[in-house]
Amino acid sequence: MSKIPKILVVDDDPDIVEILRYNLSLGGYDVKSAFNGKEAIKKAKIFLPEIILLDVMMPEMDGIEACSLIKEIPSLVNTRIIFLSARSEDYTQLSAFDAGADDYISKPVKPKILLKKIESIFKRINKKNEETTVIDLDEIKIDRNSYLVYIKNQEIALPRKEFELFYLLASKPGKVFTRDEIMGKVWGSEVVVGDRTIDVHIRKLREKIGDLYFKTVKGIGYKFNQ
Amino acid sequence: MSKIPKILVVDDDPDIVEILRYNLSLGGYDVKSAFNGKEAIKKAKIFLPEIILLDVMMPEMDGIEACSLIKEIPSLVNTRIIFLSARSEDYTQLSAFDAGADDYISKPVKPKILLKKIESIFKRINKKNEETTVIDLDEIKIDRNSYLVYIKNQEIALPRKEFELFYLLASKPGKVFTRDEIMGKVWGSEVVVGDRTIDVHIRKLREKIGDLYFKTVKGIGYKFNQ
DNA sequence: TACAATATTAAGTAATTGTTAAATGCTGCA
DNA sequence: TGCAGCATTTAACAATTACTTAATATTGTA
Repeated sequence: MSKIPKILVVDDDPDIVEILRYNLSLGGYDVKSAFNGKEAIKKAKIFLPEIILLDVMMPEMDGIEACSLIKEIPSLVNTRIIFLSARSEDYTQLSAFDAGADDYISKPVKPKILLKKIESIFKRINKKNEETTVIDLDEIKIDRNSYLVYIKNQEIALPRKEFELFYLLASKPGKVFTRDEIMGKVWGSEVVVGDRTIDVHIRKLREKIGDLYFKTVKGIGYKFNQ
Repeated sequence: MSKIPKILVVDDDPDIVEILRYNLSLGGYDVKSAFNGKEAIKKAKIFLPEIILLDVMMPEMDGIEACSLIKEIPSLVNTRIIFLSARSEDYTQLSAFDAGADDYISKPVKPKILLKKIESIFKRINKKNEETTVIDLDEIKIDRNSYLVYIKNQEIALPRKEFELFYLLASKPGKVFTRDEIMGKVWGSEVVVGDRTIDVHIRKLREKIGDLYFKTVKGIGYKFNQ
């Protein structure tokens, strides 16, 4: 989580590579470069970057082909690919996304926009990682991929809100979550719902999961106890 | 601490300003307004609001620029800025947060949501001032995050007022807190309760935590001894 | 000792949470 | 499109817990 994000820059024009490398380095990223598709694949396998900036038009092997090949490499399935192109025609964009591109920037690349895009992609990546977690306690297992809960190996399906609430509380057993905290994390900061809504959901969880797991801390909020 | 919270509303549309002003006034806030970025900065310097509601799109100077400038004014470093915008695109949000925004509300603004956000920001402001979260003595640990007290590793849940009182006394073992001090910090300076209220809470603590920890200093107040 | 401050108790009042059922919202499917 | 079925929220009221008060007892100290 705390390691420096890695980016591979691929373009046949050394000037462009240099400009990108310079700006991304300033942005605090670990940058490496390649000058054609083949080289890109070779370096990507070793470097394992989180993001590849890939020029569409290159000699030997163009960006689209390279992208397709990269997407087939198991160790790089999670690598995001951003295409760079002077042309902004529909056709190119379409084939790019077909090939598995995650985003698209047209040249000339403005450093600010580039950094914003990169940043937002990393945000997305980190979010994904958070969302993919599985909570595994002794008797209870919560799998957010499948939205399933297992109590003593018994499978229980929960509606979304109940699941989110349960997941939040169980993410830190023993910690008391305030109502505000719960509201913000399960319902989002822009949603306004009545005061009893949380209670009702807690009630459902108590029914389905078991009464004694959920402790009320009056005046503060709720906590989950294993 | 007890003064009325101040909010500066900035929007080039007088109707919106009026709606916001109306709703915020109902919410008990001291509201002033400005109709563009320049005016906002001028008024903010004098008014010193805790929160500024800032429209992103304005003539003369847009919200993002105004925000950046405001954030550089020493007397306003602690002022929270909430952006208002019709657009909810990533790019706008990103620049807003880059400029130092603390939150973001998309138009049309629903009064309920607005008030809730404002309220939660004020809560955050007040909480920040308290800072320290865990008191860790030899036999006693008090965790404000989870609102739990541990005596010799035994977990004890306390009601809010008792917790706050205990937390205050234990924050400086050996120090004598006067009744006025206790009243001001646990109950707040605006609350008026009878003299015996503190005693009763001390009594509860003596019951739950242990008699000998709490020493009465007649004529002055109480202190906590480890 | 006297008396002002604190302790103790029980009971009253206030605030928060629990429960239920009904209303509303949402989604997929005929 | 409209309906069925579930998810979510609301609203009303009950129950519980927290907090305060008031009355009385006790304590510590000038």
